[in-house]
Amino acid sequence: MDTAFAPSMIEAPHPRNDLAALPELDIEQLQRHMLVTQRKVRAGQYLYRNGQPFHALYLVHAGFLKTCELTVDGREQVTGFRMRGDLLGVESIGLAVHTCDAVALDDSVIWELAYPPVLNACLHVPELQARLAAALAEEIRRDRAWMLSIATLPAEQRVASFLLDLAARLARLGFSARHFILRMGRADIASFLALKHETVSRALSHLERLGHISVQRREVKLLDVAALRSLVGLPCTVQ
Amino acid sequence: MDTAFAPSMIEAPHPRNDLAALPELDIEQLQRHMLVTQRKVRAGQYLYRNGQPFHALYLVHAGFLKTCELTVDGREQVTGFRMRGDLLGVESIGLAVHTCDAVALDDSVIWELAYPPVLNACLHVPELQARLAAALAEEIRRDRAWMLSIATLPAEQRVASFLLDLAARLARLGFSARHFILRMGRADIASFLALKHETVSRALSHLERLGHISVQRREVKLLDVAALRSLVGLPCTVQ
DNA sequence: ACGCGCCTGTTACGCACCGTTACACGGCGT
DNA sequence: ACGCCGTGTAACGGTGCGTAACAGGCGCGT
Repeated sequence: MDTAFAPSMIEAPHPRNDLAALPELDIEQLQRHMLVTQRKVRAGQYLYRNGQPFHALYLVHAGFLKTCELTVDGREQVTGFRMRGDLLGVESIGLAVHTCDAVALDDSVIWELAYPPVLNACLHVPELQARLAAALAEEIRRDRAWMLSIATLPAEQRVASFLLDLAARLARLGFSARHFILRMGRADIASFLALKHETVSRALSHLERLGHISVQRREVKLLDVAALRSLVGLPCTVQ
Repeated sequence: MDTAFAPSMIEAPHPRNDLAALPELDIEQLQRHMLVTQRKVRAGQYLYRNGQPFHALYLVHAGFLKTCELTVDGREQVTGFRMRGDLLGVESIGLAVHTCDAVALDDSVIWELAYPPVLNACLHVPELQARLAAALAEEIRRDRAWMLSIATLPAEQRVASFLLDLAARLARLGFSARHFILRMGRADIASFLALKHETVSRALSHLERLGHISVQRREVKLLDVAALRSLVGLPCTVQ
């Protein structure tokens, strides 16, 4: 309870300078033009919830979160996992309230970008304006790629694809792509991949039996990236 | 071949004034600030293709199109159907080339919004800037809603959900929501819903046998909207 | 520290849904 | 007329779901 607030992502293999790793939006630049405040969210807590007033965008500085859609009849769907450099809340631009949940899966540090000032500031700063539009477009492309995988790949290949995607994103942040800790449970992976958690378990076990990966609860090692890539229909270039 | 270029969507039951129906972006306002040209695309032709240079956004004025993702290993996925008022090409903002295909399913009339001038113009026109960001966010929400349906609903309910969504969009444009013509084949519906075309056929037949709809090739009548809505877990309010 | 209980993850097994294959029908263009 | 494409129907089989039982961590308590 009184433990220091220390996002475990930072303890991963190969950390780098924080700001240098922010891929899209530069905090220092943002601070010059709009209100930016830091916010800490503990594992399991909500950053925002469906229906809450929408008044800020969020840039993940450290930690790990998931975003979930939910329906009136109780169906739930994990739509993505967010890590350092990812922008949250963009799906609610143009609305008064949030339309999904954002839940921290790990203690997280978030930059809160006051909104609507964000867009107003962007009006006068072409650089920021372009970055925001690009971030939104990137989000769309990410979703579209997900659709393609979900709709065209069988269960095991979706899991392989998920691991490769996660590895690539971690690598971009300076972490090891071959050896990492899953921050989410099997149920969250299953929801994200439109499967059931048992199916995810089976797929992981099978990939391990094939010698492509090594899994021990949430610890994952990618042993044969080329094999995984060819499995999901990507060129076998070594990452 | 020499038939007049007449988008058949305009011939549907209850047309309205064109500009009044454009939900997001107003052509007259756009013309004041950037280069806008009209473009016609015949059924079956591409508006743009994956890999082509990206230099414009497209606003559908009349007709009907689909957008498809595709992979190096030949998988294809319909990611959406676009009609009047929908903005195309936004997924490529920030890139030099298009990342998906846009194919006309019906003779279509498109406003071509020269890009990058679009964003530059938006910089000086808060109204346009807000509209573009809102259009991108709307696109994300649309994709997320699709993810939720695909991942949580069985085949028949996906088909019902698809029909209801299509009906709602047509209604917003002033067309009949109860009686319309599908502009796409079963295979395109199947791809969009992550099913096979036989399954779509079965689902449509079954919904007809239940008395909820009436189907004759591409002609669809929604006979019991309340039943369809309750089927997919939505409140039964009559549309 | 130790054990207890709960939660997460793993595996097995039967079954249902949906994909696969095959074929028939009808419209349309050549 | 012919062939082709899009569509509908049916039988069959496989992938992945549902239930269940079990194993192993982890937090919690004493």
